[in-house]
Amino acid sequence: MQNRLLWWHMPFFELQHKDKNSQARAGIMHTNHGDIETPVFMLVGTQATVKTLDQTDLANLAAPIILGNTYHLHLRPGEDLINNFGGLHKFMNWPKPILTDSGGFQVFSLGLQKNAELDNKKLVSIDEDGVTFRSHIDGSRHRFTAESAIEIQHKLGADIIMAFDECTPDSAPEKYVQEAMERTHRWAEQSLVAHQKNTAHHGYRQFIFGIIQGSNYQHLREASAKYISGLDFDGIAIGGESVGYNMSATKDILDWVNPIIPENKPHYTMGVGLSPADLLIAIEHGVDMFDCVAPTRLARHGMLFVDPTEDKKLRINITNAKFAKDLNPIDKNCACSTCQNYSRAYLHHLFNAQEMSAMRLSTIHNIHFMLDLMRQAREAILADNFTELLKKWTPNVLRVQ
RNA sequence: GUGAUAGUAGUGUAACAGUCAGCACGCUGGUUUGUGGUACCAGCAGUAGGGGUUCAAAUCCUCUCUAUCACA
Repeated sequence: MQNRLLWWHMPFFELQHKDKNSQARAGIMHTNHGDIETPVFMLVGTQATVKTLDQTDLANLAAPIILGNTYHLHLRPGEDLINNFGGLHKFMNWPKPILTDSGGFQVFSLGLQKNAELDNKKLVSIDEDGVTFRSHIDGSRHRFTAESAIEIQHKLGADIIMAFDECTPDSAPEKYVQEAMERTHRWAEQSLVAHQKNTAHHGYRQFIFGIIQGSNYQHLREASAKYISGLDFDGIAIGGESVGYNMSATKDILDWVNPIIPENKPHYTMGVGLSPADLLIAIEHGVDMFDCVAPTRLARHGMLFVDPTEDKKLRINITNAKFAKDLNPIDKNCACSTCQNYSRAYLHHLFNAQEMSAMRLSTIHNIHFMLDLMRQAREAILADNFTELLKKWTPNVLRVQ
């Protein structure tokens, strides 16, 4: 109990160091389920699991925090069931911090789907109060509002929850982007009001982040940064289709919003991390937290990250014929259990034979790779030589493959 | 040895004598962003061989080869 009281009065985020040659930062977040050192790459575990891995694997990888998804968990198995288990941590037997996404992104991603019509009705419709959508599982109708998205996240019990937002596609005209942004701002306030009714549903404090939108329009991004920063959020996220998808645009967006976001709150780019280099670029522009499905999804399809210093490649496709007889580990310098125990030829064979362990061993490697890179980045920031690390990963000639 | 049946990418199959011989697996690459747990995109590869009939043959005729079955 004393511990809990201690947590209560400790600041959520402490900025520990700023790199002298860039905007890179090192910090720490305190939650009831443990501390999270930043910069941090957060593993995506949409459906209460990091695909192909279990809690033993995650513990061995020293994963600091994982994500869950409000949309998916609401549809299946439902927040009430998880609530009855005492929350997501107990349900999935994960003792460390969890962040849940609010479901706002699904409004965007479902809306983009080609088969956006089901029974001649749109899969998603947005109004001022919320979003009505159809389940991708069984077509049943559901509705999220800012208040319900927060209530669901209270029941799920993540340490960090996200305000409900609308992520507009880059193709949306400026007028619509502005309307959606203003809607997101209203939903941000409503999310906060709903959250403040019950900030510790399971007996420990849940922190809440607001999300900046505004697509690729500088004045909208600045307005959104100002608005969201003015609210009583514990952290600030930067959302949008371009963020992560287009790193050049992402850099611009970060440079617009960075001077506006308070320094003493964690900065979170949602969806960044297709490539290890993208994480470093985001860090360079002042970001503390990221999440991305890419490292795990790429792993499941045989795309494995490698140290770029040797052959200027950031990843290899282990299913390529040239690896059939390659007895080297995926990456000579990698300390992950996959690289310590298995060869490229073996991984190649497992993929070729469509064995499930191919996915698991590859996922372990890619996750270790990302987490290790973040540990290196943190050390570099603390030593004021982050730009050296950045150079190694982002020389001009570096190609994705 | 005699007879019957059958030979279409590496494998399994589709195509009335009439589009550029289709499909699946396979193989070779590529893609992946607040998840797609086997996905998506592109490419490779074939009428057993030789003659003949026909405006036109995978398709009809004939020989050779091969396979399977039946009979000595």
